[in-house]
Amino acid sequence: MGPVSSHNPPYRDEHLAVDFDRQAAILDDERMLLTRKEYDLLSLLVRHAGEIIPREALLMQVWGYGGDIRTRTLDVHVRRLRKKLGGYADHYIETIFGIGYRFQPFDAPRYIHPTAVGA
Amino acid sequence: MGPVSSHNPPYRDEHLAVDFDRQAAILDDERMLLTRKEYDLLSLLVRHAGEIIPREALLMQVWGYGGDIRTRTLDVHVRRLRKKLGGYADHYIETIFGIGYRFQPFDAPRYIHPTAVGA
DNA sequence: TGTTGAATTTACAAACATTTTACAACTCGA
DNA sequence: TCGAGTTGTAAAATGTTTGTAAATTCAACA
Repeated sequence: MGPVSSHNPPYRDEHLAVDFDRQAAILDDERMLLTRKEYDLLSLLVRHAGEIIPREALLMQVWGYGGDIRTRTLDVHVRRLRKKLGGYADHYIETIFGIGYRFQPFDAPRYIHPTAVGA
Repeated sequence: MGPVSSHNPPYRDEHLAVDFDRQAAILDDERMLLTRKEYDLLSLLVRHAGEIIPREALLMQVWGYGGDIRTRTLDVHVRRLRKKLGGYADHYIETIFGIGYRFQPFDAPRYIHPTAVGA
């Protein structure tokens, strides 16, 4: 009956789930209220979980910006997205300095920065 | 066997019931006095409870409007419908900004993931 | 440690969408 | 035809989203 074909297998981990067909993201069983751009951004990052996506690629795919555009729009949207991801924000969305961003699944192995190690 | 077969199973939840065969809606045991358009709109939304229905789809199915028509008629009817739904209005009829509207059952399950959890 | 370029954060306004009110046009039975 | 109820539209009010500027914080490196 349901002709609602599921072309895109949903993403799911310990805390976050993204249903690409319904264009919905659920964080700890609570639906996230994302704006279009926020969803587009999260969606793209999640589809490429674990991969680093350069700024230019994000600006190209989410905003359609080509060439060398100088804008902070991407950063601001990443911030808005992080805010809605609550405490898991920095866990999920990594900043790759000088390159772009990367979405990491909840249980992805983390790189321990030498400077962050104490004792 | 009654010739008046019931092809459409009625909708029912804590406060609202819709009998598609009789084209009647009952809110807290009180029959709603809906106009044709109001009923058509509510009916369509309820039949697709939980799903987001784009403006274009509503304008197409309830009004027969095709293409890209710019009108606020839909919004006004949603308002009239909400008014008659009383206090449950915003609970039942959600506005999906930039997309359309969605009817949510009273006990709206926050989200049901495609793959059943547990068991 | 100071310099430099990048990212973050805040605030704001422009763009865009919905809600609300009011009213005119239409429908349909008495 | 009349009139009550229904429907569509315009326009203002309200609300939301988005992009940008500017100040601040951060990271890399000589």
